[in-house]
Amino acid sequence: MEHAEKTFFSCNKGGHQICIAEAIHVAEVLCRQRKQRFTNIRRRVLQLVWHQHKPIGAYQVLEALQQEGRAAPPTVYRALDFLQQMGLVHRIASLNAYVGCAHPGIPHDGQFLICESCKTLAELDAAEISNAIQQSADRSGFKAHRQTVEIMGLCPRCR
Amino acid sequence: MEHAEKTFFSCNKGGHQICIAEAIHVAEVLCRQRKQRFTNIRRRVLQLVWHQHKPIGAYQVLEALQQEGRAAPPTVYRALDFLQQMGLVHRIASLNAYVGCAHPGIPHDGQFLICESCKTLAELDAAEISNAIQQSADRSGFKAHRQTVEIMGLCPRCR
DNA sequence: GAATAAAATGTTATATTATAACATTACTAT
DNA sequence: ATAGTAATGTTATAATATAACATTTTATTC
Repeated sequence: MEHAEKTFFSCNKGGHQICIAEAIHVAEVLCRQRKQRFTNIRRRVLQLVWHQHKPIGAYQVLEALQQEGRAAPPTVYRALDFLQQMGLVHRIASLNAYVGCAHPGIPHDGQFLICESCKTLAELDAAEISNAIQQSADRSGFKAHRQTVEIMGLCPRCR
Repeated sequence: MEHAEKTFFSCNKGGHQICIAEAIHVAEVLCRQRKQRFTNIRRRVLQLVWHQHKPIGAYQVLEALQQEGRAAPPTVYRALDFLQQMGLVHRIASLNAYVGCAHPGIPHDGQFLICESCKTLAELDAAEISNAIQQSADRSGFKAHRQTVEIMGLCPRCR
């Protein structure tokens, strides 16, 4: 949970297709539990987001959808909004882009390590960081609800 | 440095005009030291950014400039880019907006407490947070260069 | 299983944020 | 004074995101 090596280095169980398949499976289970509809568009967008371990822009998703038929921006943004609300994708504010959530189902903000060279992203959920933030905020009398933590640098492969 | 109450509560030395005046003065000194030109446009944009302790959008700055004469987007973005490079303003990624830097001259990323109610922003520069981030990144074999930390919640006045 | 309500998607237009490219002006330094 | 550099002006357009309303699909109730 605290380490991101496996995310940077390889898809653990033998191939990236498995990442996608797992993400879809988890999404199906979660949506069923919550009585939300995991429609074709939502499934397809989630697959596209998981296509790489890199953030993908909404208009890149749109382009991919347009290869397969008609599509317009609202379609993509609606699907992305839904997936975000379900905790299945994160939006990366500093990139205006989206990435599959590494720990779906558990509501959390996440912290992101983003490689400036290969653009690969790894999600952390480090209590160390969120505690430091909570404590600093508290000390200022600020009630923290949500945190954006995006860390740019070089991943283990590129450094 | 670690506490943000004063930023949330009041402009310490008797009035917000002083915040602006101080920011301009520091900017002048810094630019002179670094042999950079602190032109009228740059000065005016910095004043506008400091007009409130709230992030301001580039197009809000533009509107203000247009009250005073002709102006187009590149003018604003160039000035904001310059001010960022000089460490005089920060860009808040999650808001697409800009805010005056509380500790100009010292290169730093800063951490931002943003009130969801009154939109006021306070800058922290908490070693506690940046250390936690550095350590977590290190543990993942990631070489951190830059960090975006934006914390949404309620400020002391609004909570 | 038809009627209705609710949710999702389609469609068109437009808002918002940001940059590219090239012309002009202003400042700096010999 | 003059060349060189930096800054700004200007026009157009790229990139990201949403509003508003029509249509279709799904779920629910009778």
